[in-house]
Amino acid sequence: MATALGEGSLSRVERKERTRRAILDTALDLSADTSLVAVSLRQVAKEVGIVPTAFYRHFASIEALGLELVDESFVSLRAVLRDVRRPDPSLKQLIDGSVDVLAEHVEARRAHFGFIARERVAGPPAVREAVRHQIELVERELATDIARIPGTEAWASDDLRVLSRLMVTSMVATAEALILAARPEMTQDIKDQARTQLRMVLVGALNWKSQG
Amino acid sequence: MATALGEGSLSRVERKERTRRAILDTALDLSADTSLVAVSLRQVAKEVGIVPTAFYRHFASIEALGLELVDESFVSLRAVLRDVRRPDPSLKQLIDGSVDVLAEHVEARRAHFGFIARERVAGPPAVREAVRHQIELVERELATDIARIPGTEAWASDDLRVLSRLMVTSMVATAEALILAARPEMTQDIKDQARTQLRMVLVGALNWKSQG
DNA sequence: AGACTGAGAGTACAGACGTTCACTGAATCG
DNA sequence: CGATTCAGTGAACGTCTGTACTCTCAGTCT
Repeated sequence: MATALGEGSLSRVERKERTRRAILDTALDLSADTSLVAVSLRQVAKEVGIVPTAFYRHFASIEALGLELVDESFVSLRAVLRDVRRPDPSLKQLIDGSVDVLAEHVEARRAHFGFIARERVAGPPAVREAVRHQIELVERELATDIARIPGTEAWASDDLRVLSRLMVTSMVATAEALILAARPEMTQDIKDQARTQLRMVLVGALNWKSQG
Repeated sequence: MATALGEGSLSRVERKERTRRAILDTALDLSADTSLVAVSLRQVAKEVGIVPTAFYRHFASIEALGLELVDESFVSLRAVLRDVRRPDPSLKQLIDGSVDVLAEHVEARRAHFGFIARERVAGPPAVREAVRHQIELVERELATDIARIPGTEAWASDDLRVLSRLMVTSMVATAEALILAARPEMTQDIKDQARTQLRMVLVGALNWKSQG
């Protein structure tokens, strides 16, 4: 069974997984310049250091690879929701915290957030579809999170959906701005603006019921 | 000078302009499937019905063509602001009106709004840059519009920018949703949601000063 | 130890790509 | 009317694309 492996050498499955990861990472990297639709199988193969045909041992097509990247990227996005909901749900400090959490995750998984923003509107059809579906799920997830916050129990579910949609939209927009930010000082500006934006939205939402 | 032209025939400049338009329209149409980066010069030429090399008589590259499309598209976007600001600036009916105006313009210039949404994040570098710059200008334009509304005179200019940015972001998101909407009944839903969203944001903004 | 499996190599092909160049012929100009 | 201009033609180029095949040979299983 397990032949003792030399320290530098890897088992067959490990080697395969290693190449697979390299392909995924390379494709993610190359797509950052424009979109996954502009990435060719041969480009990826060359960058990874394998022959073009070897690509097929791992993925049936660039599009299939893209669907995998969608899953990975949304793990990163959901992690934001998870970390936001971790601390006590006091609304005051939740705002500042949320923006920081988002910024940290964007910093750590820059490529994933960029991928979502791009491929949502300009990816291969199947990938675009997958991203949109995932975003809808995230919107729902956020809606149930909000519903758990004291003071929002009586909200209409439609209003809840509108609010969570608005928050996800501006969350993606903020992530996009953070990715684009060249210098660290800009990052601080964007975070401040995002905080103000989020406060405005929540002030609106809290005064919402009285509107009718 | 002007030789009498047969009814069906056109002058030389008219012919050239006609081809030029066909190229622009075709490129806009083809890019709708993914992004302008995935559109080739030869594809466009074939669709228009000219030989590939004739393309160069009109544009130096697909990228240059794209910059032209950016200008055209933002004429369509600015038209929304113009039509929104036309009626009296009473805040109540401004909300309902704005969403309708946006929906009408998106319906009429579907391709332009889609182009902006896509190429902003996934176009050729120069095109992306141009779109972003134009969006920033539109944000500023909207900010000065808002500043003219009674009751917002005392706002900090930073807050004004944050609000207008938020509004443009959700405006683009709404346009995107409207374009994607397959059936007309969905359009009504999206418009309702956009109205609620806009109201929420404005309720927030109006109660903003008291926050400090 | 011998058989088997499968990731990757290598070769090959047909088609699409951007770009070059010399050309044609109808509209325009003097 | 003769000279000029220029949008569109057509052939040719070198490069890149996805995909089909056969082959190799190290890691694995029995």
